[in-house]
Amino acid sequence: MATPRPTHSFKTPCERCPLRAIAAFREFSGDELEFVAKFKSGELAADAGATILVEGAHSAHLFTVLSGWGFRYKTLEDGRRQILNYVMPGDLIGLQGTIMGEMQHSVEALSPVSLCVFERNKLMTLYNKHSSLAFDITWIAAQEERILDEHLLSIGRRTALERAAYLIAFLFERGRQLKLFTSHASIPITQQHVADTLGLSIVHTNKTLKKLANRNLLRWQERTCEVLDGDGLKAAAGWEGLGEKVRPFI
Amino acid sequence: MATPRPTHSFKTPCERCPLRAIAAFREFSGDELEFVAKFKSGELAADAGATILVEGAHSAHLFTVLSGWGFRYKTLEDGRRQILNYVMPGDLIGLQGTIMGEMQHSVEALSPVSLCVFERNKLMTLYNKHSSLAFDITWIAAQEERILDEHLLSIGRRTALERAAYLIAFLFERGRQLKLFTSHASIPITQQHVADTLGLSIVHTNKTLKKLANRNLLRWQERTCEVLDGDGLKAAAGWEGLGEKVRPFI
DNA sequence: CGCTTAGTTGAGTTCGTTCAACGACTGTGG
DNA sequence: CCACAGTCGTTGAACGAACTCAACTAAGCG
Repeated sequence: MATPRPTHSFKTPCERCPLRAIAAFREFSGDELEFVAKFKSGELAADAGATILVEGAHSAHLFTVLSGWGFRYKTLEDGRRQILNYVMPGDLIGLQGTIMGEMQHSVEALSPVSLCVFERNKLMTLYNKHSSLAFDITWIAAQEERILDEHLLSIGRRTALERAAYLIAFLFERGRQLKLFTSHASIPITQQHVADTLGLSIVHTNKTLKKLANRNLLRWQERTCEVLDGDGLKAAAGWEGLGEKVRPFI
Repeated sequence: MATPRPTHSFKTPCERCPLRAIAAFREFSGDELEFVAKFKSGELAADAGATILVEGAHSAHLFTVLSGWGFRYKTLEDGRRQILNYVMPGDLIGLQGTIMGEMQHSVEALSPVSLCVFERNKLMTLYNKHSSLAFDITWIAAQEERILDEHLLSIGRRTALERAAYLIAFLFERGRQLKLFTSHASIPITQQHVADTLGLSIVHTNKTLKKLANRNLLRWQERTCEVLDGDGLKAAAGWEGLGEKVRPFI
């Protein structure tokens, strides 16, 4: 298991943050931008498979994903793992650890990931002096809550086939909004990740994904899922989608 | 289905808020208290079974539960229902609707519920002028996220027996921290609620709860669950508990 | 070249489902 | 006052979805 390493060589200036070019994200005011640039203390790079945060840790940092894919998960004592959600560019991670003292979940990279690092002790300044950014953080937390609600609905009440279709459609929609796909839509997850997200066994997950593949909704190759028909997946899941709202990030 | 009704006759003054007497909640400063008293625009009472908020609604209000039990849920088109979490005194509801424009879930009362009503349009003032309260709202949102993470772990990876034990232990622990129980610990839910929370059928839920009853961990009578052995339930679930941290409320 | 990881498939078993029926209790209208 | 319908909890029987076990392919890597 690799560990994240600091990137001393390069720090993306917030003024030229690549995320700001994406239509899905809201604009910063000059004032906000100036503060965020000071708030950011560095950058971190993690290899695919690296653990970015561990359950139980008292992290002094808060991160925003700059690029790459990862996931949040929890485990039971005997090793059963549940993936809670996926993290993608613009997502804030470590808020729980910052606010409540201790991480209640772990975060692992699915692909090479780069992260902006923020200092926990400057967070109070953000709340004191930049209420619009404070509101943004609440917005992000409320959005995460909404996604978890949808996941809970899926795992609790959808059939295995609907669940699988929902998950892939969800990841596809998020990736699309973030302009992560070029010619074809490839999601860097294994079937084991899908199983641990849906609460299914790996064998049954495989058979379920095969059914979706047979309907020409997706294709599985080389440890990635290629989406062929996003709308078809949404229809198979009976899922409305996330909406196209402009969202904040820090 | 009854609808909530405003209580014109009586408004609990924030200075004598009954929640403030509970050890689990943090103290307000005089300044904070003064603002919250102005922020609160009224009170609402809902009967057991009443719908407090509906999915899709654009609510102009934010609520804090003063007393009573309720639950948040989502449904699929064909009526399948998933209970996402339970709401209890001190919980903030309607934040999603306030922040993102539209409620993504519904809220229903399990017992008679009384609610403090806050005006959405004063929320920005809270963020501008009272950053400690803004931080509290983020704290509450992060805490809800943590609970949802645990529910997700349960539904996804625990067995039916563990799941049921976890849910009852969770509700018991929350009620205990809020001092909702007097002589015996009674949770006002039906087995249908348990089923819709755990993602199980009502029949299998009944058989599972019977097993817990046979172990003298709980007893079911008159549409309530009486907890006999909270620690036994936690052990049966393999669950650590929530911790006894002092928490904020608005 | 063996070793590991990811994906695939079949067979048998277990867990949770649906269907069905029933008792206890509550509220309601005749 | 009783008859009736509705809700909640309970239980048995049969079915089906998802599980475990097992064996096998294909690809990547030291």
